[in-house]
Amino acid sequence: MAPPLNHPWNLPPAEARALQERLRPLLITHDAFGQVQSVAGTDLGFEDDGRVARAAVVVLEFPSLRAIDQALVRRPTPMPYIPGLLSFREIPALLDALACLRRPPDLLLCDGAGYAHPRRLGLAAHLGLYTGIPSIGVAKSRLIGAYEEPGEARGAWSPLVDQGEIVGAALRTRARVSPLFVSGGHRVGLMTAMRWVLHCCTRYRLPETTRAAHRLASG
DNA sequence: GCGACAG
DNA sequence: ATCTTGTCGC
Repeated sequence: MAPPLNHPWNLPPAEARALQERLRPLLITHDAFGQVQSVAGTDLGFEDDGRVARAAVVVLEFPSLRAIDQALVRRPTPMPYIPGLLSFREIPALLDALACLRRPPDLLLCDGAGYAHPRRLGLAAHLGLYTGIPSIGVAKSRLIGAYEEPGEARGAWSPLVDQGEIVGAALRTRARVSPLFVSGGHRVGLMTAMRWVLHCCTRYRLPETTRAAHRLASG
């Protein structure tokens, strides 16, 4: 699936929000992908007071979770961090990093929200839609939605509700650690998103994909 | 006007 | 996200 999208990333806030509203109906919110042999983690680090972004992507073979490819690029940051508009700040560098890979991964675990977004187009959803790659949003903290504290066991979860809609879930990826906020991205539904996040969380709270990308982006 | 707010 | 040492706990 070649990306049928092509739009600027340095937009004024109001225009960026309007664009999200226009892209929103293009997002595929149900499972629509085949065999997964590779899962990639994405993350960013910043330099020079946030003016330069370091985008890292690490591809792990599934189910071994062994790293088989990775990419790291440094790019000027197009926008400041504005809650709800994170994708405009981070996607440009991520696209260049993804282009450096030997071949595109089968699934993306992004560091941020997916569908659990004010206009249902968080970083994971936007990046998946733009690249056509199935994606999942994995955030360490909540952007939107109300939720009850999930049970203490690994795998316990509770729905994230916004405007009367279940947009994601607070998922306990390890016993007695604060939950992760998981949401579907492009071509991946919530229940499937949670399954994949758990598949990638072996010893720590964060998925091995995210950990690997974070280490690469940090040095 | 006030509070919330991924990374 | 980033600036940063020590420190509490398994």
